[in-house]
Amino acid sequence: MKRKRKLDQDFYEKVLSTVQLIPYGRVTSYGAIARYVGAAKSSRMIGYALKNYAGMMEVPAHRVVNRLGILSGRHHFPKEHSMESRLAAEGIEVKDAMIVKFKELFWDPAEEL
DNA sequence: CGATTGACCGAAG
DNA sequence: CCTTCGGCCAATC
Repeated sequence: MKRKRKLDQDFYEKVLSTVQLIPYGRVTSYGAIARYVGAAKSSRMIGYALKNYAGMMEVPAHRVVNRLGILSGRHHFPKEHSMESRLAAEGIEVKDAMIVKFKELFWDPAEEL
């Protein structure tokens, strides 16, 4: 039988795959991922996906920020592995919950892949 | 099952 | 520059 919502699960897998493909020291945005997986209008779901899987499995969600390069979801991270710390460990400058050279570090899956 | 919320985006005023 | 609104869809209450 054909389930009309072939999304949901497939969607999550794509998101996770893409996030795990983010190169070291690079970042991307929810919107970029959303577009890449074919859910440009459901960019919010990216956050859900990460919330459900990141923390549960090892997903570099710290490399995913909003379109402004702001660490929107830093509050959802475990305190031991705060987003800023992880980014800083990769040489990414974070100032006031925002990636300084976001424009340079931005990695668009649609372009790079 | 209806209403609310949310790690978002973009346009309009 | 800041606020408001619409959209989109899943999870939670």
